[in-house]
Order: sequence, then structure tokens, then C-alpha cells
Amino acid sequence: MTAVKTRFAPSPTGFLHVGGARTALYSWLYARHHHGTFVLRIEDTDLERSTQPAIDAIIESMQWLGLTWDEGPYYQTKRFDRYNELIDQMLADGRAYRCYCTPERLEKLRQEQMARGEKPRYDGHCRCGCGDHSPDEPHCVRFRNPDEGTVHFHDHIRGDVEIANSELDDLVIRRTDGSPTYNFCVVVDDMDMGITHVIRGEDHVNNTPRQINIYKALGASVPEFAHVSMILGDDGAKLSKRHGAVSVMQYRDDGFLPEALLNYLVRLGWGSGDREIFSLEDMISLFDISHVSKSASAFDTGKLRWMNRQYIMSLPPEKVAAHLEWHMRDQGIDFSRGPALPDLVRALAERSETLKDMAAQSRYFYEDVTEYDPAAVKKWIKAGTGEVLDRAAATLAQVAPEDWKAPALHHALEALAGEMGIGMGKVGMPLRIAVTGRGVSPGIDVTMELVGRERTLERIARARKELLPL
RNA sequence: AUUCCCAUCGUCUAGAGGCCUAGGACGACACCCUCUCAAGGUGUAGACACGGGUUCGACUCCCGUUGGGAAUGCCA
Repeated sequence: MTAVKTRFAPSPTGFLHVGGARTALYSWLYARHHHGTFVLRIEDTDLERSTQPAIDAIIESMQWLGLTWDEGPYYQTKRFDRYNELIDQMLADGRAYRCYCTPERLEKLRQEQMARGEKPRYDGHCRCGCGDHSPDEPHCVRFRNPDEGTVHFHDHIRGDVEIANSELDDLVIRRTDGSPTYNFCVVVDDMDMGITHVIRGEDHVNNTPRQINIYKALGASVPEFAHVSMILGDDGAKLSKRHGAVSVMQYRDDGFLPEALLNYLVRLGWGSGDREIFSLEDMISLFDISHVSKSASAFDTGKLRWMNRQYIMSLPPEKVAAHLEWHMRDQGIDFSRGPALPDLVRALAERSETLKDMAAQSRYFYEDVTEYDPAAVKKWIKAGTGEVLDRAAATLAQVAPEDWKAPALHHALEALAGEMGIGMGKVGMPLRIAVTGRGVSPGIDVTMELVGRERTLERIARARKELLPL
């Protein structure tokens, strides 16, 4: 039983999207579950489309998610010598051959095959090497795929997959410009790096049989495979920009916690009984690749938001506060004067689906109230409100600074409502409007505690003047 | 066109032939709680795509149909 080694191998042609993140997560979980090794490899053989910003974005996303890798990042562009060494060997003993076919010929061939209702594929024109060509002429290198038999593999998610070699053609493994191609590089890398379990996107199922043939030609042992299905947008269509947030970093910017995104992602395509919430430790011990859903799943932002709130409510407030800080700065809120962030989190957790929302809701704790929500004023500021505010101010002024805590404030206001013979609503709402300028806030006692004694009393006095000028 | 893959409430899933009168979660709706908004609690509606087999018995196994998706690149 060899030690498990998995990898995540994105191509840096754009940011890390949620589909890739889930594949990375599954691969990471598999390695962690089996006390194995997780490798990060950047598949940048496409020199045209690969960019450094994309590499940076992928690494930043992985770090933010906390998907730590034990080896890498490796870069395929740094391994060209190795690929070429193997290709030359294969060329020498006939496992591969030079192909001099022009793009025009290939295109014509494709057209003809399509017209005949056949699957377009290379016809092996240059296989015999009998053409009148010299290696100095421009050529690519093709892998000589077996003609007979079938390729079979057991996919840990999909089960048994089988395809006849007659369906496969001789794929290009080195371009005319001398650069090796993806299908060859992955095999060499996974072989050289000792990858035991290849967990990747569903779009590679079709590539797997031809890659297996390459493994065999290379005399390498074939790893295990698991192909994860794709993630669809909430409308069931393929995920794209028009679905709004698709990149991992966008979710951070929108106020999601990495724990929540990870939990949402692990549940999207997998489940364990009736459980919804999984800590990282739970995921590692319970996650089972063979129980991952075979079908594509639609991304439901609504459920992610629910999940995010679960984490905002249950994670240590200090931890949530650390993430919240970023959003406070982002929204230009000076939180140096006002409640400490962890206290803010405690007060706002259950009414915030995202940290972005939380920050946006927190302004009145840090900034003066200069406007009052007209709808709330209309509903709650009545003729008798002046008296309520006056008596509340008097009552609250009695509370000593050292007693200015939610329970004491709650008691004081309850007693006042009792004395006045009115409900708490008639006391709480005018005060809420006075102290926050809005009709919505945490409990008025908690709100006043966090706003602080002096500012609370000031705001009540000010509201008294501005809202009930008599 | 061909090959491969897929198919349980609107969505994510549980289901490894009898445990299924198909369970949970999000969302929706109703009620309770309540100083607002939430959170929380309780409840309601809501699915095995279709047709054939196999079996004493199919959500579960097999075949087909339909509907999706992917691949067929000198992209990855």
C-alpha cells in the first residue's frame, strides 16, 4: 500500500473559479484523509494564454481557502527538457513519430470525415514514416496509439469506463514549435511526481484513455482516477461571467468566509447523512470520494449565504472580526472609535449573511447619526414620543458608566415601560431611531451598550430636538 | 455525426434490492417567540424523467427512449 499522493493542477489562464476550487478541495481532502501528500502544479504549457497574474490569483485563492500544499508549486514550463528527453526516446524506438501533415490537410480531412458522418480524427498518414521528408522540415510529433483492444479504467466516482482504442487517434505530443502538449505533460508529471490518485474535472474523462496509453508506453504504473462533475450556475446553465461571482476571490470580496465556502463546496456534490455543517476536521475524516455525485450540480448562492451566516454565528468572534476588518476598511469605516470588532460581530452575527452586509450595517456604531429613516420615523414618532424620549433619557442618565451594559439597560427600559403603562415597542423603537437613525438594529439594549453611554445620551437629546421640535 | 458521461422535491443531497408511507438542508408559505430586523422553534406544500425487463420484491440491477453535458485541437 503506497502512500497517497494527489495534486491540483490548474492552468493559469484566469482566476480560480468555484468549480476548480471544489476539485482542489476534494483532492486535498483525499490526501489529508489518507495522511498523504498534496501537490500544487501549474500547467502553463500554453505560453500564449498563461499569465503571471493568473498564477498569483490561483495561489492567493488557495491560500485564502486554506488548501495548503506539501509540494510545489511546480511549473511545467520549467520541465520542458524532461518532456523532450522522453519524446526523443519515444521517437527513437517508434512509440512516437514525426508528422508532416499541414494544418490544411488536417482541416480537409476533418471536413471529409464529418461529411461522411464519422468522428473526425487523425488518419495516421505519417505513421509509416515512408513519406519523403527529412527531420529538418517542420513537423510535430504524434504518439502512436494502439489500434487494437480497449482501454478500461475504474473511476472512483463514475465507476467503470471503457473505450475502444479504435475510437482514439494518434495525438500530438510535441507541437511544430517544439513545445510539448498538455496530454503528454500531465502524464509525465504525474508519473515523475509519483501521483497515486488523479482527481480532476469531468472534462478530462475523455482524455483519460489516451493518457493511460501513454502511461503504458512510458512503462509507468497507471494512477487511480476520479473525475468530478462540473458546477453549473443557479439557472442550471454552464457557469460563466454572467452568473456574477464565479471566482474564489470574488466570494471573499463579497463577504464570505473561507470556512463557509469550503463547507458549501464540499456539500455541493456530496453528502453524509443529514449533516450540513462540517468542520475541516469532519470533512477530512468523513469525506469519501466514492460517494461524490456523478451529476453536475447547480450553485445556489442562497444556500451559500445561509451557510456563511452559520459560520459567522458559530466561529469565534475574534476570528470573524479578523475577516470583517478587511471589509470595514474596504467600506471606509473608521472603526478605531467605537465598539471593538469582536463585540460588533457578536451583536450583528445573526443578522448578517455576509461580512460585507455586516460592515454596511455597522456605520451608526462608529459615525454620528445625521439622518433618520423617514419610514421608521413616520411609523414610530408620534405625539407622545417626546415624553418617552425625555423620560428614557432621564432614566438612562441614572445608569452609572460602569453599569452601562445590556442587562442593566434592559432592566431600566422595562421598568420605564411599566411605569408609563406602555409596551416595550413604544420605548424601544423611538430610542432605536434616535440612537441609530434607523428602524432596524440589534436589541436596543445591546445597541446602546455598544454605542456607549455618552453618545447614546447625546443622540437621544439630538433626536428630541430634530424629530420633535416643540 | 461519432464516442464517452449523467438523470431523486425549484436547488443541494440521503438512499449500496425489502429499513421508503422516499429522509434532511436551502428556498417558499403559515404559526410561535418578540422592542425592530434577524436568529430560534413548530408545521405545510414539494421529487425517484419515461418505457420495458430481472426479481417474491425495485429509487436502487439490466436494456431502450427522452433530455442534458463532455470529447473528437499543434487549448488545458
